[in-house]
Amino acid sequence: MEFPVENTAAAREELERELVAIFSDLADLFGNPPSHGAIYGVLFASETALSMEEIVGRLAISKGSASQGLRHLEEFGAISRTREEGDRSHKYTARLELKPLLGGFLRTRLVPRLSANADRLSRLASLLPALPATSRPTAQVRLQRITKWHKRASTFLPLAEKLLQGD
Amino acid sequence: MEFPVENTAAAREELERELVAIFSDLADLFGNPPSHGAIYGVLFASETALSMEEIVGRLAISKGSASQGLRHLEEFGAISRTREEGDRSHKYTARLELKPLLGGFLRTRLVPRLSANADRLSRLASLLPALPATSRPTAQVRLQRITKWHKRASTFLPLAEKLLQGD
DNA sequence: TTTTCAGTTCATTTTGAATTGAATATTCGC
DNA sequence: GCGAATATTCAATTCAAAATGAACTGAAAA
Repeated sequence: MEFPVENTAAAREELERELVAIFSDLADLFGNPPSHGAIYGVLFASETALSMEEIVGRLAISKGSASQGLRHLEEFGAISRTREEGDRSHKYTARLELKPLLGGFLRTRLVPRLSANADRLSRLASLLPALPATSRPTAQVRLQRITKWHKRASTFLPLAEKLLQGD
Repeated sequence: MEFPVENTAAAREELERELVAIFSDLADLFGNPPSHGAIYGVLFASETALSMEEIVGRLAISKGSASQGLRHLEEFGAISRTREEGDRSHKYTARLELKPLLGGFLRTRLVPRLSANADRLSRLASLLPALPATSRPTAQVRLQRITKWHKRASTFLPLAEKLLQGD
């Protein structure tokens, strides 16, 4: 027993809408523009590769946003771009594996910040001798503490990548 | 052999300035207002408990921001508020342990989103039978895939908390 | 070559989060 | 109670990030 056409069409739309919402939300959570998540969501929901035009249509975003978002997602390794022999437009598909998404996030967001902070911390450590003897111990203890956090985060990252990887 | 006063004063200021920068940056990275990180940074840098007034002075932020930031940080468990016997103003100190910070972040940012997404996913799963037979398998596979990611993230969270905990 | 279509760029606009600060509330000593 | 000091609230403002869209580039078709 099949469902009427309206229902299946409605179901497809809702699937797309919700996936777009989920990925917009995730993008936002990780500090990316929600529209980029939305684009990934549409591609994730689609059974076929989509052109930029189709994406623009389904999401009601501008060509500019779509272009930038697609580029970003591709750099990230979250989607792939293909062009059929003798065809003007590119087609885009979502890479379904978690690894490129996660790896892209770690590489572009977390790692740069962590290393920037590592630099700052080592500069601060070199400042310690210049502090008055009374406050030096406290400062030293606190710096050690952040440094420890920092080290843990650094050792934690590859572990996280490993744990979340596969598929 | 001691350093001249200017140097030690300058060193203290730089210590504070850099710690403020580091924590602002971290707050921002995790989707919190940078000013909240800045407040934590000042407290982290200070050897003594500070009043709101002092914090406002050192950061050149408004009373309103300070009040909100302090409340947020306290809810988070990142700082503690004390009041000496017979004293109008509260004093604030940074909790130096990583655990409350991390736990607060997980609890307030990650967990709510994850469970919101869990709801959406289960709603979507119930939509599957309404899809046309041809697209059902694809949709099913994809939903399973996000669900799997989601489960992994959920099992990963407590593990992360455990790994980063202690001090 | 010229035209047409896909995609990019980037100056401008929009949007929403963060911040402000005046009004309000609370809490203390007197 | 009153007045003074401290803290909170929230409507208005500010500001930065995101989105837009017109102008542009390049590449394929005619």
